[in-house]
Amino acid sequence: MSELYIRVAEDENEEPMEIPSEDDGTVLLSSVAAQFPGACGLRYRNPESQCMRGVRLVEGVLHAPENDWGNLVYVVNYPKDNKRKMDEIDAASAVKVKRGFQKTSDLIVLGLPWKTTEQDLKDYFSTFGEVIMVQVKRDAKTGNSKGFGFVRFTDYETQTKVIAQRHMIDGRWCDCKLPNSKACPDEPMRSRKIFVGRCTEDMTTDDLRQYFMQYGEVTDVFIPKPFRAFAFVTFADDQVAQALCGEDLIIKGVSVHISNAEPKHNNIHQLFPNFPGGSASLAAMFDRSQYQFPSSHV
DNA sequence: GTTGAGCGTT
Repeated sequence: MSELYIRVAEDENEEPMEIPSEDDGTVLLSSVAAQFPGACGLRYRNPESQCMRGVRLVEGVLHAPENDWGNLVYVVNYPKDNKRKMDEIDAASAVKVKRGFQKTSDLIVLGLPWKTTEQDLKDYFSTFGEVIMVQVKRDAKTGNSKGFGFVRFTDYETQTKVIAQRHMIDGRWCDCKLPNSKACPDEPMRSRKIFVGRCTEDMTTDDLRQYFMQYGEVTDVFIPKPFRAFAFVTFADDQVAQALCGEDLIIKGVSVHISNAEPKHNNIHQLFPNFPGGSASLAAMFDRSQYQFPSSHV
């Protein structure tokens, strides 16, 4: 068989690219992957059955169906994760890389000695890294310290290090934490949290944790009670959560749908306009809760 | 002039 090219495209409707075959008429997967990074195989639409068919792949070598590639357009297969998902992961990493850092925030310093001044704080915390701001909170009338303050660093790494340990300041052990005003899980948690729709009542938090562990570290599983046929799973890594969005997964034989968990404070009343007991009780119920809904429900 | 596991006058 002489020099031959087969036509390969990412999608049936996209413009194909010609990929060279080998002397024996086969096509190397590596040739395909050279043009379509991440490709793991080819498929094509069988003209007779109109069904998609896989191209035989043996040890990196793609074999022509019926020993003839013909004039068909072959479509690239990507591993399990489809192409779109890989793009999303790449995009997510790119954003992270591009950002290159995480924003710092004020840290509350708890347990300060009454005598500790802002200068003391600045001197102490500067040993960890560049300090942007320090405050000691004082009673407005007396000027006495309230025993706590705030500090902000330039670098997120410094902040992480400072939070991780206790601090001996002027003879007392002090803690640095994210203040409550910043610790609300809205923004940072959103992208790590998925909404698991179509749950059945026999799915326990353990079931979900066990199942989702295969994708990455699970930091939280929340199943509303009473049973409402959905759950939330939070991963340590937001990329894992994002990669699962849009998927239909089989858990305990049931197809569940994964979507983004939306932040709280959404339009509950649009979801349940005629909730028994009136909208006030509904609002109270949800305001106390951790419930979050995907945008597709709103 | 006191206190101690706390959350920020602007």
